Amino acid sequence: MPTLLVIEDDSAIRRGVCDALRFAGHTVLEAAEGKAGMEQAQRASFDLILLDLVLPNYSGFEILQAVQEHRPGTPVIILSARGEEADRVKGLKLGADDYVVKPFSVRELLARVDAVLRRSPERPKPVQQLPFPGGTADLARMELRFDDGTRAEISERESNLLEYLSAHRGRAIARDELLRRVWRLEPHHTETRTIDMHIANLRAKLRDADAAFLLTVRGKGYMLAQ
Amino acid sequence: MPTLLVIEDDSAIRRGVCDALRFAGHTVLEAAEGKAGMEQAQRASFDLILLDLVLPNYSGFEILQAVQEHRPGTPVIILSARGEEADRVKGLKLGADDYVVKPFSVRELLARVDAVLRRSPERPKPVQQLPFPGGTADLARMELRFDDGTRAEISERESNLLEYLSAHRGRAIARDELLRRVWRLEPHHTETRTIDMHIANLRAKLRDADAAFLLTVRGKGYMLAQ
DNA sequence: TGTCCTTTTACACCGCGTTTACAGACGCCG
DNA sequence: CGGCGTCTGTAAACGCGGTGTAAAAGGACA
Repeated sequence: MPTLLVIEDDSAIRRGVCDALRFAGHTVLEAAEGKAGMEQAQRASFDLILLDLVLPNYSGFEILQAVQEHRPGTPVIILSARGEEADRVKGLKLGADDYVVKPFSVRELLARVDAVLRRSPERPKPVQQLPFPGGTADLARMELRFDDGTRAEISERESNLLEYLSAHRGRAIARDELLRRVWRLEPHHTETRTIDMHIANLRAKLRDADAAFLLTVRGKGYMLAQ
Repeated sequence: MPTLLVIEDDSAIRRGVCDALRFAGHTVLEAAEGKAGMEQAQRASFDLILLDLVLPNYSGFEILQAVQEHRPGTPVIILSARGEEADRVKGLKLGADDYVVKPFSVRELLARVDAVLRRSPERPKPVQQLPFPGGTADLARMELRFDDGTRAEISERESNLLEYLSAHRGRAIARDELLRRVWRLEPHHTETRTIDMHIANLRAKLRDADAAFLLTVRGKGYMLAQ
């Protein structure tokens, strides 16, 4: 059953949209403004996000961009009162899949949601296949596949950590940055070895790939080799 | 299409700036206070950051400093209020590329943005490739690449030392000067052999290049051959 | 309750910068 | 040329802080 996220600050519209989607059998999460929407959008994975562009705190564009960066491939439909060509183009260029102009009918919305969901499985899979010396990491399935056919499971944290490192490949990522971006903590946790432990565990699971793949940059942090 | 980040806590100004930039065809992300700004600035790479200096949570200076450290080379334009001359100078010293004094016209802002974007790709990057007999030093990556394809790592101090010597090539640099400029010490440490040791280690890593490359000038200091 | 994952604790180790100690090298002078 | 003081090269030891990691503790979930 698909799970949808609705980010819309107008409570009447949000209520209407969510009711309609639930009535159609979907599981729906709601966010009433940009910050909550941003957090939701990055915290869990959704089959579809319905996104208002005009929001307090974070704009829909920012959320869209963050989603594309953080969970590339997530389908997004933009809800906006602005029907101008410029916004539509910009939204689509930023990775949105469709665009619904307010006011819209429930029938129209459901049709577009179904259309996007229908074609979304065959969309080029999110870039979550990460090759490493000796195998490939499948971040979505949270497993490592080795060239000899064997497999190893990794946890969600480990997957997220790999994902973030791979998104910034070739740059040494500081522990602080990882705490903020992967753990979503404020960097007051100045003294923790958590990251080092996750790196160590990943290295063990990566077998002998780690030497040329998951590098320590002393005094800086960790880094995926180019 | 350039992507810009606007960090400005006055919502009227921010809205105006962002609208103008979007109208001009740029992709714009916004941050309304220092913390969000800091996060955005470090999350992704931007073609340009427009930065207010007076912000809640993090000051513009802190953000500027973090950007320079974290993504050196990112162009930054400072948005400053009239009468903050000292701050503007400080900002430019910290690596900003330009500043605009509030209140500014949209026309002026766009002109400066375009100017900075136009010259930013050809920005004189700091000399971080240093050829020597038998190979090349990559100061940014802190490694030596030899003509035979092999590599050797150098430490940060060694890299900084080479950088300073290369910036003053052909001149004998006194130990005192190196202590001040590379070690950032007041030269009360009159009696230390630290520099000599670093030179010795560098010479060992440079293999046989040192004889004609990293010279001792007796009674004066060290010098890179022209 | 047990399992799995995460986090903390504790300690060993190592890289790097620095100091020490001493052996040469150099330059000056008679 | 030989003597002498100064400057330089470098091996070895030292100290500190960053890193690896085993083991224990914590926490979510069923």
